[in-house]
Amino acid sequence: MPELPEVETICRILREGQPGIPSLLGKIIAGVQVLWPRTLANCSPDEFRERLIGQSIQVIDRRGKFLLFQLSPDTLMVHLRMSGDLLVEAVSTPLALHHRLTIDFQDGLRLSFNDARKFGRVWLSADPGEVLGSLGPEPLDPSFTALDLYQRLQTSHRQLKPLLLDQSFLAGLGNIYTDEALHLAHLHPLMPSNELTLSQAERLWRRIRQVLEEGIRRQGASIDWVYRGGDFQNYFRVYQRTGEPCPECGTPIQRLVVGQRGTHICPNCQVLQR
DNA sequence: CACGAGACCTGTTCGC
DNA sequence: TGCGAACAGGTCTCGT
Repeated sequence: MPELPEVETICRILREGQPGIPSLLGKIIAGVQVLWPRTLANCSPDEFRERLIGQSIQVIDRRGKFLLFQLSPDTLMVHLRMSGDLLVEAVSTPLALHHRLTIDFQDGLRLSFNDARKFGRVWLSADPGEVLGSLGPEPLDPSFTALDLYQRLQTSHRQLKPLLLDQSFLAGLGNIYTDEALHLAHLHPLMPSNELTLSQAERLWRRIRQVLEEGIRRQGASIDWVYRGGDFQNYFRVYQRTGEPCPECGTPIQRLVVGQRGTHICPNCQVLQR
């Protein structure tokens, strides 16, 4: 479930609370259970537990697809990868099958990291830059302009889609939102990035932001068993719509493979030049 | 440097 | 019904 809009949705829920679920801000960590040790990317279960207990949550934020919990001296960083999820539940709730890590608070609530595929990772560090340092710009940050995108595209010869998925190029896009943005911008995923004109780059910039904002507004996309309550999956234009008509021209959507990822395009709206 | 394949994992869906 | 293949929102590493 985790691209920028889904991570942002979880971030807001944990920070601001939800009906029946309080905000986690200010909560003091009283206990930690590491159920799948490889979840911890940069420390041992013992070190993780000892450092975490007693710290409290000061700030909850997002950077790219990372969730950030700023604690007393340390920062806890969570990447959900393909199937990860974060849940707030009572300490008394039985551990679900795919729980990999639980953090108990003094008030009887716990934060549980559930991850069927075990790809998700958690970092604990006093210096978040160690983990986040190589991330590219935030696409929704006001300081990220269309000209910035154009200039970055010019510096690479790579195909558009793999480049947009590269988190050091731009932080937060994944397979769904990249396909959707490229379709909205009428750009082919295999187009060399340095061949985009300024006006094509501006179009892409606007469409990336549009699709991410819509995803956030709809609280993300919920597919299969990974569910969070968002409904953006009902508004996909091309993603997982192979054979269905393009919403703009009616041409059947095609599926191709680009950089080992399923990729969905309208062959009429997204044409590779020459 | 750019790209492809393989690895890491489990669960669901599809095709025969 | 059963069984294997294909596929899934991500990213890292290795070889060419």
